[in-house]
Amino acid sequence: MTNTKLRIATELDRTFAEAGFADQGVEALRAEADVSLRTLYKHFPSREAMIVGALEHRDAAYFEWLAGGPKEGVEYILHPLVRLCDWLAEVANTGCLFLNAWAEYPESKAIAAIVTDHKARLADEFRQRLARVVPDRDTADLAETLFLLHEGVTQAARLQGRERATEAAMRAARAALAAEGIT
Amino acid sequence: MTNTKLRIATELDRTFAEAGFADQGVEALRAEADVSLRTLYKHFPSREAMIVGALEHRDAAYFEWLAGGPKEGVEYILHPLVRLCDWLAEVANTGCLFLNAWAEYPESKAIAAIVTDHKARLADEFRQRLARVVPDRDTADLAETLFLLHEGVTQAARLQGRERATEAAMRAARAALAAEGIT
DNA sequence: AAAAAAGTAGAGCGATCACTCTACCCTCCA
DNA sequence: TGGAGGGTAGAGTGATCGCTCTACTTTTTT
Repeated sequence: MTNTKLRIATELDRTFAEAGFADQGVEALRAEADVSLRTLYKHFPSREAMIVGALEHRDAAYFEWLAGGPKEGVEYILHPLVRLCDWLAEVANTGCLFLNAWAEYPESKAIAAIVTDHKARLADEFRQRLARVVPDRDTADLAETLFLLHEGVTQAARLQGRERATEAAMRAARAALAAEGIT
Repeated sequence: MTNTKLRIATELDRTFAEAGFADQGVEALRAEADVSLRTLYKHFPSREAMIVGALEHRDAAYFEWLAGGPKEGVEYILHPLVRLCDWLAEVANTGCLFLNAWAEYPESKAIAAIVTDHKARLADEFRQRLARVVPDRDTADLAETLFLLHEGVTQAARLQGRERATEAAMRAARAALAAEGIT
């Protein structure tokens, strides 16, 4: 990916998150990215490609955001949730870009594919972390619960305020682990 | 509300939920509602009014959906969550119409107003139910958790499948109540 | 029976849409 | 030195957009 393409993708991600997909035309996207229309279309040859490009950028940015952190125990398991709360505080609190895109363009196969793939890998993240910390147990249900809290706090933070929502999510997540005796 | 207006609002709600806000023009909405363009504009004088009308219809339909149910105990508290799971199975599993609308039109005050109002009343529903069953306790945190599960399952059901998501949500909700000794 | 209200069909309007194209400018580097 | 690659500016195109309007019919009210 060239510098220019990456720069455009970053701006597409940001501007779709901030202003939505519905009432931003290509000219508005061009202005936000601060490039010529020709260059924009060279890298993203249609409006749908711009949306897909923004989602691909967000996918990479989010998994990079999850990297690092504690290496074992409960904190290792909960790290993705903690980082989501960080994201809501430090990056943006505008709901889930993937789910919003999917809701707006339910007929687009390209969008559906990247959304379901991203979320499947995210759900796997919880499964794998649980499997590593408590390999001798069936933690499928717990992984489901943590994923559900991840999705819930993303939305609730917009509505109830970030702090209230993130505290509730972390409290519920720790309680769910404690109830299974995972410490 | 006249019969015609109600019928149009019902179709607007359904079609926005199914096909999103972004790529449905007024002509498509008209066709779904099966009325003339003039009649559509008579009841909803702008596209934004059609969106607001759909949200108002959904708001009324959802609170009506929550009516009734057990009168006491844990089942009374959890009734809205149970009914949400019913909704996902029987009505539609297309995410939250309110959050989708808000994400697409973050600049619209009319849309923001109805979305925040709807969600505030929904959060209150959990608070009031908890206050009635355990009036001598501070259940603010629990209410927050239940609301978060409500929002989470709405999204997760689209991604992980309705059954897995609803089971995880009910399990987590019952565990949260049990952890506080509410039975 | 007459009048008013509420509906249908669909042409038409100006604005805006996604997208293309021409013409030109830098900056490398062989 | 000159040519290729990647960029800018912005006019232009046909399609579609949200919305209005005329002309007419059906239903309801008085």
